Order: sequence, then C-alpha cells, then structure tokens
Amino acid sequence: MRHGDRRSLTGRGATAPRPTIKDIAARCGVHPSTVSRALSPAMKHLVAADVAERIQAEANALGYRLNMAAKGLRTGRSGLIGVLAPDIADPGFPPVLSGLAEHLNAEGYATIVVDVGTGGSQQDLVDSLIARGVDGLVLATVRLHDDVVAHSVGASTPVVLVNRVDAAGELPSAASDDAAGMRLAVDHLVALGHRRIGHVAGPQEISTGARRRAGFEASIADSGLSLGDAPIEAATAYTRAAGREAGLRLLGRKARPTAIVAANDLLALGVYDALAASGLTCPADVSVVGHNDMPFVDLVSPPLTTVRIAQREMGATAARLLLARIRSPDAANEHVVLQPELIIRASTARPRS
Amino acid sequence: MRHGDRRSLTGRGATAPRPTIKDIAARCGVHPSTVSRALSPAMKHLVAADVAERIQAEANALGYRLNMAAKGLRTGRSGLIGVLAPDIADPGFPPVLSGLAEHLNAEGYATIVVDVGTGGSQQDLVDSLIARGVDGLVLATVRLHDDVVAHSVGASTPVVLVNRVDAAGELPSAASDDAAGMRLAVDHLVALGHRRIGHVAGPQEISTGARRRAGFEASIADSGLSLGDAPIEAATAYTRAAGREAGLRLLGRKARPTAIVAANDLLALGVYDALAASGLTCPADVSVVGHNDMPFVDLVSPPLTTVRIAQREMGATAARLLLARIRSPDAANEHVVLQPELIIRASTARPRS
DNA sequence: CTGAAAGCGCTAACAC
DNA sequence: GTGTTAGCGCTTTCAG
Repeated sequence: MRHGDRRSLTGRGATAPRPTIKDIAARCGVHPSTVSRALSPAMKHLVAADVAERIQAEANALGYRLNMAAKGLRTGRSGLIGVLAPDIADPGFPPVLSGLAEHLNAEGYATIVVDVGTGGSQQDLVDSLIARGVDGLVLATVRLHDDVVAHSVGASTPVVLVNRVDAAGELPSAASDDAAGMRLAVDHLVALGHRRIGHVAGPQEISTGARRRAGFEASIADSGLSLGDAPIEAATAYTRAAGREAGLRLLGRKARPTAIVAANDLLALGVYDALAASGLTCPADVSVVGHNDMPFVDLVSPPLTTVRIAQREMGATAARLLLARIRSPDAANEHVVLQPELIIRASTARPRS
Repeated sequence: MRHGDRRSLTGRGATAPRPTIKDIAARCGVHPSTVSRALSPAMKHLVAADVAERIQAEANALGYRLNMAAKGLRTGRSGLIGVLAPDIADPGFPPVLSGLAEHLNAEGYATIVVDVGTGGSQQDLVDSLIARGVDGLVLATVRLHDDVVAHSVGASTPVVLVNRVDAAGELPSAASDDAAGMRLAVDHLVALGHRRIGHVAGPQEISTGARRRAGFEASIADSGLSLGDAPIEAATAYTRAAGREAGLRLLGRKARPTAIVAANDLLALGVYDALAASGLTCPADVSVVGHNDMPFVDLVSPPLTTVRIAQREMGATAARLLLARIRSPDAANEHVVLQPELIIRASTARPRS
C-alpha cells in the first residue's frame, strides 16, 4: 500500500470533515453496517468479496480512518494503555518504556505516558487515565506502601508494576532481582580484598531502595564481614545531588570505607562528586559500584563498574503481564524477577594495602 | 479533596460497571443533562447551587469519572496530542518531551508519544494517531524533504515541528539556532588558536545535520580560514558508532585537524572513541566540541565542551505553537528559533604549538 | 450475505 | 433552572 493512493490528511481541503462509514456506505450503495464489517478484519469474511473490495477501494480513495473514540465507546475497549512514569528525563526509564511500548504497539495498543513530576497526585493521574478509558495501567512510580496500590487491587482496570513492587506483593510486577544485584556487587568487592564497604542506599520508601539495602546487608553478612564495618547512608532521592550528600556523610565516618556500593548509577555519580569534593580519587582511594548501567556510565571518568539490569526486558515483561491481565483479569499474581549482571569497569580496584 | 472520600477504583466490587451520568441522575432524581451541566465547570453556573452540590456529592460517592471518549465523540475534540519521537531512548529527547508535556498537561491535554523506531512508516503512525482523534500533532522526526510534511500542510489536524524544520518552512516549528551554535563553537576554537578545524556532520537529510554543517562552513569562512583546512565528514546517523566512523575518517586525513566540532553530543562521544582507537588524547592532541549538552556529558572524560540548546524551552514553545494553531488554524506560520549557549569544559584547549 | 435498529456516554440546542 | 430530544461514529444483535 503506497502512500500516494490515499489522501490521508490533505486533498479533502482544509475544512472538510473526516469521512465516516456512512459516507462510504452512501457511495457504495450499501448499508453502513456492511461497511463496518468489510473494514473489520475479523468480520470481513461475512461480506461478499467483490463488495468488500469496492468498499475498501472507496475507503482508500476517501482517506477514511476508523474513529477509535466511537469504536471504543461502542466496544468498551480503547486500545490505550496508561503509563505512570517517575520522571521521563531520568535516563534510566526510557529503555523500560521502549520495551514496553514496542510490545504493546505490536498488539495494537498505544501508550499514553504521564510524568508524575508534572501533574497532581498519583491517584488523580490514574483517575484521569481511567477517564480516558485506558484498558490497562502500568505504574513505574509506586512506593512500597502506596495508596494507589490499595485502590488498584481488585479494580476493574488491570494494573501492573514495573521496576518497583509493593510491600504486600498485591499487584503483578516485573522487576530486577535487587538482592542478587547487590550480592554481585559485594562479592566483587570482597574478592578484590575490600573489608570496609559502605552503601549509599536509595529512598527507603521505594522498593528498590529498601531491597537493595537489605540485599547489601545480607551479602555483607554472608561474606563473613561485620555489619559494623559496613556503614550505610540513605539518600533522600535518586539524584546525583542526593548521592553526593550521602557520599559525603559516608566519607566523613571515622573508619572511611575503601569501597562504596550505590543503590543506583545516579547516586554513584553523586559519590564521584563527593570523592572529588573530598580530594579523594576513584578507584585509588575508594572503589565505587553503581546499579542499572544507564547509558554513558561507560564514558564517565573512571568508567563505572555497575550492576546491569534488564531494562528493555523489564518493560517487555510488564507488557506481557498486563496483556495477560486484560485477557483474564482474575489470573494469579505473577511477580517476574529478572536476573542482573555485573559489568566490571574501572571504578573498582584492589584496596590500598 | 482527600482521596479517602471517593472510591475511584475499588469499593464498587471488581466487576461493577463504571457509573455514568445516568446513574447519578437517577439517584439524584434529576435529568442526565443536569448532571452533565453540574459536573462541567463551564456550565455549572446554569444549575441551582444546592442541586449542583448534591450531584457533586453523589458523583464523588460513586467514584464517577467522566468518559472522555464519549465526550470527545460528542464534541469532536479528544484532548489528546500525538507526538512522534525519533527514539525515546535517545537521551536528547526526554527534556524536550518533558517541556512539551508539562505545558500541554497544564491546558488539560494528554500526550500520546509514539516511537518511530518501533512502528511502521511515519505516515502510518500519523494516521493511527489521527484515528485516535488527536487534536494536534507534534513531529520531532521529519526530514528536510518529507512526505509527512506535504500531507500535513493544510490538513485538518494542526501539526507543529520540534527540534527540526522542513526545507520549505511550511509548518510551524520550534528549533535551536543551529548557525549561531556552530558560530559559538568555531569562534571558541579559533580564539584558542586552532586553524585546522574538522566537522563531523550529522545526517544531511535532517535539518539539524544540514544547517549545522552550513553554519560550520559559514563560520569558518567568516573567521578568515580556508575551507580547505576545514574537512567535513558526514555521519550516517546520530549515534556514537556513526560518530566513531566519521571521526576515524577525519583523523585519517593527511593534514589532521587539531580540533573537531561534532553536530551533536552522541557524535562527539563517538569522536572520543575514534581518538582512543587512534591512540590520540583529547584535548592534548585534538580538541572536541559537541552540540546539545545532553545529560552527563559533564561527567565523561574529558568533560565535553558543547553547545547547549534550550531543550525544555523548545518543547514548551512547540506546545504553545500547537495550542495557538488549534485555536486559530489559519494563523501565519511561526518559526521560533531559540538561542544556544556555549558551555566550555575540558575537551577544548590550545593546540600544540 | 446484507439491512434495520438500537445504543455505548455524553453534550448542546431547544423548549418550558 | 431544568427537562426533552437528538445524535456524534461505530458495532452488534436480530431479521430476512
């Protein structure tokens, strides 16, 4: 189908209204419902081949486009999926979104992404998405104990979580194995000879923050190290600035750690800032490990050793879970946990002896 | 308005259908149209205060949400804006999107973003957005000579361009002043003493690629340098890999340039790769300048000197242009050009004497 | 195989 | 101020 043979936008003059199935019906001398059938792949078999062809031709000539709002009103399904994103400018999120959209588009759904930063409360945004008739919701923003979760459980619109989970595990989710990621990081540092390893934790009301912290503590204990030699400072947000603050606090401790594992890459970059501010160098004085492997951390100085999480796959999985929920709303809760991978670069080295 | 006092999602049981104005009307003993009026801020003044209040209360109690599809079908306006993005994972785009969405949300519009990478042809995506009834379109993907532009001119759905322009300037646009940006870059290098300055150009079918190249040539000429000493290699795409290839070609020239200005930051990072592969160091052997100032280029090694473009403002401007177009479709074409700024970091230095 | 009729939820004339 | 009526564009029984 070439583009030239339909007049999509132009050609009808700037003011002509969009053609409807009625217009096509009139020109073909058939009833609108016949046009509807001919133009619907699923119902096309119910109409005579020659008639269907004539209708199709006329539709193309007119540049006809199905009105999804009308269809949605009639069928009760909009083909829209709402996505609540933490902050679209956060470099960590786009890959997830990309995996999500790709999967959803393939099934005929369009995604409408709302940045939580710019709007009102999370619940209001969810409500406005519901008002738009979304067939499902993907939340990438929930806190461990979050009102939206309570409101979403058993709701008529299916909801899945991505990148984060709720404390009670009441909603289906696709997330990375945070504990495994921290184990990878800690084991790597221990193998290098580090014995005093600090942690810049993420916000504790967010599952990644809490679980990575817990994973850190468990790994330290399992390595036979004392938790007393594993100081933790929690950052107030997943930002470079908050990482710097927490990093500074960690470096100010009496027994300065020889390595720091951060709950994510942004925090790790903040730790770089703290190191610079303290006149220390990485990895000579302090080794640093991040989490997520966001774009370009291989280019910073020094290139960041980090735990790579499967972001695109996480998005694709969330899409799959949501689609399953839409088809059978009462299916059991599935929590998909994706395995991370340690990417060793130049920010980690043996401690000074 | 607290969240507790409405039951939005839960509380009606998982299977109950969403309440409609009819339900509210029945419970309040009024006609549906009265409910419609009471719930519409613009029409509320037409209904008695006490009745309006009762209706509002009942709506809250029921967790009623306006059905936008139905409203849109009736009014012909969906409150949806379609955005065609080049690649959501490209770190340059999110700030634009963020500025766009913020502005649009404030006016009650939701944005539906489609990644051109994952779908079919650009025109098909536009058509599907039109089928969804979008009130306007923002294209961040057009090439200089692009069919979509021809199809969009005089179309019934307003279209604006962001970050890019079409060759004939037929559509309203918000973009950075590419020529001014290149002048900033070239002047800076000339002031440092460079006399052989190369350019890694972007794809020439894209306005930024073509205009930055033209701006580069003009600046070189105006600086009194010979174009013979200003070799240019065009990259095939705005990617780090393409930048590396083009950079390698530039560095392979007989008279190697002492400085390279890249058409964007991703290409500049590719030039870093090319330098590393050639055993050269930046800025000692070759200075590098990027364009866009995308997130974290201040952290790469060496921190990148680059031309900062006003991305959020670009998005906000595009939103403004689109809203203006929606209100008066026949307004004159406006091309807003935003001024860039040179951010000097450590990738540029005096040439070796 | 095709036509007729009804209605999804909402708004906007137009009455009273 | 409020009710009545009609219809946006589409799908889907139900007849024939």
